[in-house]
Amino acid sequence: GDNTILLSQNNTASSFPLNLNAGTDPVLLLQNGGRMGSTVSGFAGFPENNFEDLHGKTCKKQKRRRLKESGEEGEDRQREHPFIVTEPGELARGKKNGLDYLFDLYEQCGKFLLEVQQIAKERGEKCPTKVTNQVFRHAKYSGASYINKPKMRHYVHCYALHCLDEEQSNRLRKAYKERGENVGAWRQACYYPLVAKARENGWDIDGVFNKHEKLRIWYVPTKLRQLCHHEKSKQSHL
Amino acid sequence: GDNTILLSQNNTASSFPLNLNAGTDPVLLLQNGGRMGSTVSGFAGFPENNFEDLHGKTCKKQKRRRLKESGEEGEDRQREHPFIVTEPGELARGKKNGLDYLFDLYEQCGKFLLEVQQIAKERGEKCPTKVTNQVFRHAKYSGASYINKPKMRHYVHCYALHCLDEEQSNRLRKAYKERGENVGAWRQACYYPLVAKARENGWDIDGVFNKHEKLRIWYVPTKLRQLCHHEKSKQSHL
DNA sequence: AACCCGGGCGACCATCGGACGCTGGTGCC
DNA sequence: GGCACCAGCGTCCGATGGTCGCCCGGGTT
Repeated sequence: GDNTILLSQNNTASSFPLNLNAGTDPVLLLQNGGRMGSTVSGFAGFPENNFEDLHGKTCKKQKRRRLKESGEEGEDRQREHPFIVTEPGELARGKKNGLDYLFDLYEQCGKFLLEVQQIAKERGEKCPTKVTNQVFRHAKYSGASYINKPKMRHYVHCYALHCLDEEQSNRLRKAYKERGENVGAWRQACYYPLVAKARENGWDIDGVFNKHEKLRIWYVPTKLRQLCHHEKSKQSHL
Repeated sequence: GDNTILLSQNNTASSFPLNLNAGTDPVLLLQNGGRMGSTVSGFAGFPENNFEDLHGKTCKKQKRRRLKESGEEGEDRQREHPFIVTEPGELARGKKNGLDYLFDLYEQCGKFLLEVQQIAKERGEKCPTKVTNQVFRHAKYSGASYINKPKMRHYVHCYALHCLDEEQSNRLRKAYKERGENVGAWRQACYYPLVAKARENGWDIDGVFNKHEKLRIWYVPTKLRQLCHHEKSKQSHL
C-alpha cells in the first residue's frame, strides 16, 4: 500500500563517515549539504544481508570482534566529543559537538529505521515502527558507530522540543548558551516546555509524540512521562 | 483524546469463574448470557493496585506462592479440557470445550487489556496497545486462570478468521467437524483463508489485522506471516 | 485396565526497552 | 602539568515476545 519504501540499491557513495573523531569535522558535514535528503547508505554487504539472520543465529562473537579490532589491534574506539549548548546554526568550537549535530543524529536514526523496515518487508518479517535495538545495531554495522542507544535515549526529549516547537527550542538554546549553562542543565530545561505541551493536549504525552511524523518513531522517555503525570496530579488537587 | 476508556468501578459482581474445570460448565456460561457485554471484573484488591509495581519490584515469590497454594496444599491446577471442533452454537459433549468458548477467551483478553490500559493511564505509565505478558498476568490474578499465553497465541489465527470472515470460519468448522478431523487439523486449515485475505490486501497481513478493531490487539503469528511471505514469493516467480 | 493419541501450558530462550555509573576526555588554573 | 568536572556509552537488568515438548487427560479397545 502507501507504506512502500524505495531505496536506491547503488547509492553506496553517500555513506556517513565511519568516525567523526577521525579527521572529518562533523559541523562541516552538517553544513556541506547532502545532510537531510540523502539515503543513509547502500545495502550491499550489510551483515543483515547474509540470510543467516533469518535463523536468528548470526554469530555474535564474530560481529563483536569485527568492531573491536577495526584499526589494527584491540585499541577501543574514542568516545565522541561532548555536546555543548549552541545556538541554531552555530559551529561548536574546540573538541565539542553542537546541538544541530545532535538533532541530525535523530534524523539519521529515522533513515536507518526506514532501511530496517524496508529489509523487514522484503523478508516478510516483523516490521518495527520505532527505533529499536535492531535499528541501533543496523546503524552501527552501517558504519554509523557514533550512534548508540544510551546517547539517543538520553536526549530524546530535547529532540522532541526541537520538532514540536523549533521557535521555543531555539530560544531555550540561546538563553542557556548566554547564561553559560552546561549541556546537562539545558537538557533538564527541555522537559518543562514539553510538559506544557502535554497539558494542552489533555496530558496525553504519547498522543503528542504520535501526532508528529518524526517523533512518532521514538519512545516517550520515562522521566518525561512521570513529570507529566505528577504535574497532572498537582493540577487536579487544586 | 478519543482513546479514553471508562470502566465501572463497582461492577464487581460479574467476575468470571475461577476455574472452568471446577464444576461450572463453560458452555452453559457461554449461553447463559452476560458473555460479551460485561466488564470482566472490578478492580478492588488486584495485586497491581498496591503501588509497588511503580518500582517494578513486586515480589515474584509471593505471587507465585499465592497461585500455587490456592486450594489447600501444593496440588497443582488441573489443565483445561481440550478443544474439539464444534459448529457455531454447538455444545461440546464430554470433557471437551467448543470453539465458541475458545473465541470467547479472546474477547475476555480484550476486556482484560482494556483494564490494564485504564490502570496504566491512571498511573501515568506506558499504555499497551496489544495483549502483552502484563495482560495475561492481570487475567490470571483476576481469577481467569484458564487464560494463558501459549494457548492464546496458539489459536490467534483461528480467531482472526472468525473475526474477518465469520461465514467462512463457520463453514470450515462445519466441514472439519463432519469429516471428524481433530482440532490440530482444523487449526492448520485456518491459515489458508487468511493467506488469501492477505493477498487481497497487497500481502500486508499486519494491515489486515490492524484494520479490524478486535484483531488489532493481537500479534500476527510468525507462522502466518511466513506463509504469506512464501506465498507472495511463489506468486512473483510466475 | 491398559494403551496411545494429541494437545494444554509450564518453563525456557534470545532479545528487548531501559538505566546506571565508570571511565576518561576536556578546559581551567 | 595537574586537577576537577561532567557526560559518553559499555554493560548490566528485569521483563518481553515467542516457542517447544513434557506430561497427562481422555477416548478407545
